[in-house]
Amino acid sequence: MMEVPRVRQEVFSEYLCLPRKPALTMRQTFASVSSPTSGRDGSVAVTIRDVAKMVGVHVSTVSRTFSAPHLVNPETRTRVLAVAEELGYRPNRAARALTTGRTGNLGLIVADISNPFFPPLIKSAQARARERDYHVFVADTDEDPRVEEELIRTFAKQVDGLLLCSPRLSGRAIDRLSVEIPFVVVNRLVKGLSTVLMDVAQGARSAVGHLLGLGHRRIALLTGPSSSWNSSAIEAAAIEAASSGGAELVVLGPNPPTEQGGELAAAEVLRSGATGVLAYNDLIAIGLIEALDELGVAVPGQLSVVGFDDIMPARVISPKLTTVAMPTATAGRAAVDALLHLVEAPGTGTSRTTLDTALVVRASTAPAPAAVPNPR
Amino acid sequence: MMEVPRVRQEVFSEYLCLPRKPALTMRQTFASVSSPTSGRDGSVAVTIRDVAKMVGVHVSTVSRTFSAPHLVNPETRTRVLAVAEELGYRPNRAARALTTGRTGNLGLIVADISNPFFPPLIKSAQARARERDYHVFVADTDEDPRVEEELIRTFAKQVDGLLLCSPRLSGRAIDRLSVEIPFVVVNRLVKGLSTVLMDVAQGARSAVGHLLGLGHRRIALLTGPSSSWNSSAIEAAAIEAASSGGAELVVLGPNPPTEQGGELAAAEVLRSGATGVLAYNDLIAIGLIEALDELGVAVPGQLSVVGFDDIMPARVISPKLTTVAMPTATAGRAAVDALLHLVEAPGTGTSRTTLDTALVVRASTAPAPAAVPNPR
DNA sequence: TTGAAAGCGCTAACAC
DNA sequence: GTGTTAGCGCTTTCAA
Repeated sequence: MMEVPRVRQEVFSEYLCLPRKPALTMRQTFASVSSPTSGRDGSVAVTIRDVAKMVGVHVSTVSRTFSAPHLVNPETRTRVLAVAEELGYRPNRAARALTTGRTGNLGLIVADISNPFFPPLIKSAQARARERDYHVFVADTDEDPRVEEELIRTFAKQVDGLLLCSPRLSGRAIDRLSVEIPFVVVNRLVKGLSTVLMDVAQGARSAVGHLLGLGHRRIALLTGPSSSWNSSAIEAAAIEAASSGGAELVVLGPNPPTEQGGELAAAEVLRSGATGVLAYNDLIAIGLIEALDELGVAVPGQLSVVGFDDIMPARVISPKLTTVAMPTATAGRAAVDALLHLVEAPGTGTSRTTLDTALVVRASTAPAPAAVPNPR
Repeated sequence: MMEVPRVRQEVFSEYLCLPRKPALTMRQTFASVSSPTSGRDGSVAVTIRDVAKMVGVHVSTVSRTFSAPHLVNPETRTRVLAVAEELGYRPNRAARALTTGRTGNLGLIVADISNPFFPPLIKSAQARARERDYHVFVADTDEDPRVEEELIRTFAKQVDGLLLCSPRLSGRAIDRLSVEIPFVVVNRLVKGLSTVLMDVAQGARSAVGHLLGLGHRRIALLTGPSSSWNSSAIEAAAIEAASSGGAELVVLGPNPPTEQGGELAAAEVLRSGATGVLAYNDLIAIGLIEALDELGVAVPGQLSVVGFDDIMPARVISPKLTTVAMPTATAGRAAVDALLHLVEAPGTGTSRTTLDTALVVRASTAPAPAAVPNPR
């Protein structure tokens, strides 16, 4: 990321003179015992009380109009709604949360928003939640377990449930935190909790099978963070698939799940003498390909590379990356559904969802070369 | 995005038997007039009252320990803190918000999380906010102005301020909404509101200048959404720069700010007879390059392409993309600072920050060919 | 169907 | 320095 530090900043104090928040005109039918409360910014906050007064009903009637409309006379309801509309009344969710214990919000915590793997998941989760009248707040942990724990704690009181995507926390920590708020874990199996998994083991088997089919007999696996459950699952499946196919699997890692992680691993990959590489994710695969390019090693001529995720740059890089596609959008929806089940019908059991993955063969894999690539 | 629809789902009802939330052991020193309230999920919610009782002080003392520690006797404070720790007490932010009018949260609304342009901005905003003891909640509008407005409204009561990134709302709508909550607008100039801009006009001039220097005399501009302020700014600057350089600028658009937008525009670009193209963003530029590749048009041999943003895939695509780098991370920090100024010192004036952009020349631009590219 | 009243967890004057 | 008291805006019994 190129950053340009020069900054021009001007502060316009002339705006000091302008009343930024024009007062809202309000008519009140009844004697105004209390004037509408004024918010922190000087704007007028319309409360349930203002509406009640104006309509000439009790606050509880107004409340019901919004939280249990069927319990209120259609005519009254109409009047309340009209006045509410006119006044621009919107229920204060924080206040509602205080009494009901429900906020109508869900939290979504991801390891790294800038990993293109996550955005489709985030989008689909938000869309599904909106359909079910919830909002999703997203936060990023920077791959730091401590930030992750702090975020969970902060979210705990402000959302009804939490989606934990690719958590880096220990299983123990997750168990401990799970008593504070219901949550669904994505990309990690935690006993006793609802989970949404993508079948990376199957993906790893396909990928290794693909390389075996191309004649590769020595395959390097670039693992991800040691705290990544998916990484372990991939490793186990890849080892199994390689050995049952009569090939050697060299495990190299852990690596940061980033382009840089792939770049840094390039030398070791070459040293390993492998002719095929399976990377924990596309970012690593892409970094590796770039580094190999610099080193003058031909992909797939000398070395075949397979990634995981099928992020956009994987289709764009040259050679186009062979990779295991992950059903991220489906996972986002499934995770929201699982979470809302937990939230709306607590105690009725946890669920486990496993989504299939699929190998997408592109141009970064080819038959193994006769000789191993030049290690220098 | 490849989606795999097959799903295996199992519900584990045996967990029904397990007490998912072990009751927290609590000792209470005083007669327990009220037992600790039980949360929606059956877990024990520790409130300020429980702590007060256990320490043997009034709730307000406990409250002060957290919100104004200097006003409380160090010894008392220590005891309160110890008990709070022991009980696992954490202040309920929703309740605090109700009295103070402050939530400690900021909202960040972006047009499209899956556009790689945004994540660095989001990350830096979150980091800066965390430094200043705020949390950032992110939401995505799907480029839909109605969703944007709804999100602003929802956020309004739950955050202290809002960062609007690349809003698609009309200026009028923004003005109207700005009375409900303080906000800072990024990538758009709105009079009377605090803004953080990236100097895209300067970027456009550099880009056009670069193409002119390579001998291009007919340049196509692929604009973005018509509601994008940046797009208009780029257009104006590009037109000016081209005409003052004695070249023709063909404006083609509006285009969706996506890869597909670029793909769809390819035919028109070829028809325009331009030898150089400036795209509203890298996604469009990348889509265009891919489509041109399919059509057998050489980039940069027959057509030079320049993008905006410098997202990761721009460095990865072949040919590597010449593009205008945007200071997204700096913008995120600056926007948070501007917003917190508004939030913490309301009425002290709005600010405008303009950040410089920089042309990064890579391999997608070259001297103009002698003849125009074959239009068929 | 509606009103009255209590209270969610916390803060903020104001007393003491 | 600490206790008292009165709410913040809303929901939710319970009566009427």
